[in-house]
Amino acid sequence: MVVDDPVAADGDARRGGRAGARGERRPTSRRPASGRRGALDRERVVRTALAVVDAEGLDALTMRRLGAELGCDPMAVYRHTPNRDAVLDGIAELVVEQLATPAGSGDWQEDLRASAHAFRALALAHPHVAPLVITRPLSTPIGLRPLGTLRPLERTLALLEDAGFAPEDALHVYRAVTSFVAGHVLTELQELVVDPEETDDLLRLGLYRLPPGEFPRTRALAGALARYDGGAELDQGLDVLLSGLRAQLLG
Amino acid sequence: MVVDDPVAADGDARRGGRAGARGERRPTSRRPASGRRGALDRERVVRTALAVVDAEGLDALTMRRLGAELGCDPMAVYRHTPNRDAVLDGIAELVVEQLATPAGSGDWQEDLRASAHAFRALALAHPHVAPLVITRPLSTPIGLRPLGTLRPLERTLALLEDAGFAPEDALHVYRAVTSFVAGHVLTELQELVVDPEETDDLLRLGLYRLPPGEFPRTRALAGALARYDGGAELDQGLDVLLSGLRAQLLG
DNA sequence: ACCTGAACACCGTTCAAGT
DNA sequence: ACCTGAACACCGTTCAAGT
Repeated sequence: MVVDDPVAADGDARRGGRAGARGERRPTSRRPASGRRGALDRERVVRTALAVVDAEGLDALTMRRLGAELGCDPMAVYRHTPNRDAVLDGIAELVVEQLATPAGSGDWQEDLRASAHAFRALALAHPHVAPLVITRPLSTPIGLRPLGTLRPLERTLALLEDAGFAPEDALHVYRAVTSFVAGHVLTELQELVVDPEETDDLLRLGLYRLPPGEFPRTRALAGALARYDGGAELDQGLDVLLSGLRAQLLG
Repeated sequence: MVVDDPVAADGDARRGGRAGARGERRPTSRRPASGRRGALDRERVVRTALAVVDAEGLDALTMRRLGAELGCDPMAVYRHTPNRDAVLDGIAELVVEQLATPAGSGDWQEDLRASAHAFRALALAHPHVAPLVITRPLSTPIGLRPLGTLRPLERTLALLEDAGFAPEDALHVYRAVTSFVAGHVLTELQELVVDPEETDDLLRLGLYRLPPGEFPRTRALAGALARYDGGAELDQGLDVLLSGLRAQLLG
């Protein structure tokens, strides 16, 4: 029987490095002098790992690389973290805890909007970590998660309850907004200028290939598709969401 | 140069992988040697890969395992796919294309709701693939993506424009709803019954650990947190979204 | 007892050799 | 020309040996 447990499943190997992404990058900051190295603790391990991921992506983070970056034997890392997955969890946690806490402005809608934008900003600042934060099975029971990751929930509940939402409604609202923002951010991170050479939207987006009879509306929106603006998109979604929430508050 | 290939619509639907489209050939019928094993083509490779991922998760999918599963040399797979990443893309594509097309019921709100639930059902049916679908940089220019993955967009645009939304608004609405559903699904997939032994919600969720002074509202919602119902949660979010959209339509 | 690094059991992918 | 599988350059993690 196959047990589906991300941790216990096995010490499942990491895939090998892409051929192209090999020795082209130097360590982020090489401190050859051993005196400069701080003590090796979990904090420093995770922080260094985050730097590597930010700079070069998840695949670049190997235990060996991490050891090199820390200036220690790769195996020494294992004294502060059980395995690579735990390092990834630590990274996600480190980033989430940076979530600014735009305290109560008195206007719950403004506060929700601010939180959403704060999350987006954080994701854009750590594009390689965002999928980790959103996607990783933080299957830790909610109460056992790092307190820093739970504060946004508590604060948002306060916000909404103070605004008149019943506690359970506040929870659902929190989840709806959070889901939307998470989905938005993931979508935005995938948005990419692909061929900046080309000026024609239809061509640049490859839309010319779509059978006009079958995709008239998609093709007609070439301009709008090319002008994607993540911040504006987020705001428009929030407009809809907030408008719906106002209605719910009255009804 | 990309060729407009009418056949690509369903059977092949090759993605934008530049190198991916190369080795494609007609499946010659010569190779009945291994008995019941079919000919080795991209379709079978991807389909087999999906089965492995569904059953055991992403990490279980190695090129060697894939070869074993297909009953061929692991390297033979490389004749139908450029690398492992392309296999993952193929899996995501295969799943997305299964998205049911709940055609126009005449009620755009009902249609949106049906699409959302169809997506959720698909994600629950392929929990290991959902993050792939949502998270993978399908940085392929939109027009070069498999047609099957673009149909939901076109269809939804039609739906919304027919309901009275301006084309650009329809696009934003599509994105808002899609983002929300994606975020919801990712959240739901992480939800887990952790310790079914324990009956007390506070204990089961570990909430007892939270300082009561700092997390009063979170603790108070233990019951609601324990009774998470993904389908209902999705519907409540959609309620808010649709309510907001109705308002936007009128304003 | 702690620390180290060699060794193990895997990877993805290349490429020379075989047909 | 196609196909094969040995070989390469990596992995995460274990564990015996050293201190």
